[in-house]
Amino acid sequence: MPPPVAPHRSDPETALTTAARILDAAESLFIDRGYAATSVRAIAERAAVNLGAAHYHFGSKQALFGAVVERCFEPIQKQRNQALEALLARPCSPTVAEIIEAFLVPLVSGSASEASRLIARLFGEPIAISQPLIETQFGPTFERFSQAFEGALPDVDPIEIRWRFHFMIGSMLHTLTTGGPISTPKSSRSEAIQKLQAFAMAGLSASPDSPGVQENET
Amino acid sequence: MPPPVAPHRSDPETALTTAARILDAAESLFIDRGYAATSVRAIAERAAVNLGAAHYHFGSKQALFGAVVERCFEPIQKQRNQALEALLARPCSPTVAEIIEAFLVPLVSGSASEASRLIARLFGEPIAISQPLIETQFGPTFERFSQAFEGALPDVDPIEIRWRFHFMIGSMLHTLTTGGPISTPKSSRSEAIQKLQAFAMAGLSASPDSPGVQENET
DNA sequence: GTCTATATTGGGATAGAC
DNA sequence: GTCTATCCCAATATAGAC
Repeated sequence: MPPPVAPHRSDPETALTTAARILDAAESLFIDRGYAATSVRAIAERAAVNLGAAHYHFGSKQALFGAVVERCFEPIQKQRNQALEALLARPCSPTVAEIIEAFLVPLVSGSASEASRLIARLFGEPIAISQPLIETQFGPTFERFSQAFEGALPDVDPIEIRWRFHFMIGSMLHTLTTGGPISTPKSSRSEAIQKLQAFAMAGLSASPDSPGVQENET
Repeated sequence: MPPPVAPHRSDPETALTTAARILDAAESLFIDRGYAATSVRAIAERAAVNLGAAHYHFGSKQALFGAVVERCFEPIQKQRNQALEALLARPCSPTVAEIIEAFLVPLVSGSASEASRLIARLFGEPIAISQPLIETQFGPTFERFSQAFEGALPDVDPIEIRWRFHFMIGSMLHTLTTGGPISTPKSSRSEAIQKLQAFAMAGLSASPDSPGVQENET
């Protein structure tokens, strides 16, 4: 599948609108430093616009952050939901592996590389900043995919499915922020996603009464 | 097992040393707001000590953060390593489930509840702040447990094992920061850890050539 | 060892010129 | 719609009194 959605983030040569330049600069700084450690002044400086322009266009630092997050989430969530709908439209019901793939692949396609790192940052921000954005931008997709997993895993309790999906998201976020395990040769993003697919596939499909703890030896 | 190590964090009634009060206050604020959004002023205020005292005792904000992180990590890492050594000292080699348990259980014992949330925060901080602390406080334990998993999973490539362990850590951190999946009834910390044990058990033990992606239907 | 006072810098936000 | 200049506040850090 070719990367169908990737409208923003042009090369620095082309002159962009002031608002777009601010968004680009804010995105890279928020990714590197997080919300609190990034100043609007630094954003304006990197965007080569005046400080006042940033406040004129977005009103406040928090609103600017929200706009950046929204711009990053939108194409990824769109791809995810489209891929899921394509799976559900087929005569046969999708497998767990296919649902996982629909969720993860948009992270490595098109311009998603930087965007997904911002998403990972967002989840690490203090609740006051992250919670409303996560619920708005991520909540519906989380629920949609959870229900798809329910169809593929009829033997697993729906609550348990959401927990396992949550664990998979944690693995994904940690991989996006750190790139991979410490003291391990670097891998490409898509290699990491492939490994994560296999890991999450096993975890999500685990039998409901898996003991997990109390046995001693085989 | 009773909680063997939990030396710090007393009730607010008892008068503590100034340094300990600063550490307590810093810990709770760093957990709630993260590093950048927490001011030394706010820490001093909550600790009911003077601003100057904080700088006298710890020198800088970053050094104070390091001291807080170290104090939180130390008992947890100690418990983890002791539990692992106990497993390895037995005649029979430990199972994957037992190694996972040795790694996760210290998060829910004794005073670890708050400490583990700080650990989760640490991994979300910008690299400049988090990396040295993570490598020092966490690196050796990561490697020790990775090698234990190698013994329990002789058919899985050591690099692959580190990736899967890394994914499990991501699930753990995400659970510590968010508490659980969105729009799901609240669970206790130990319930969440139990669910995580089962999930990670399946993911770590997955057969090496698990397809994960390309099949269509059973 | 702890506090007062302050130096210095940088933050977000805004009013008003252009 | 964009920029200049500025307000006001909060930040880290330190020098020196006690």
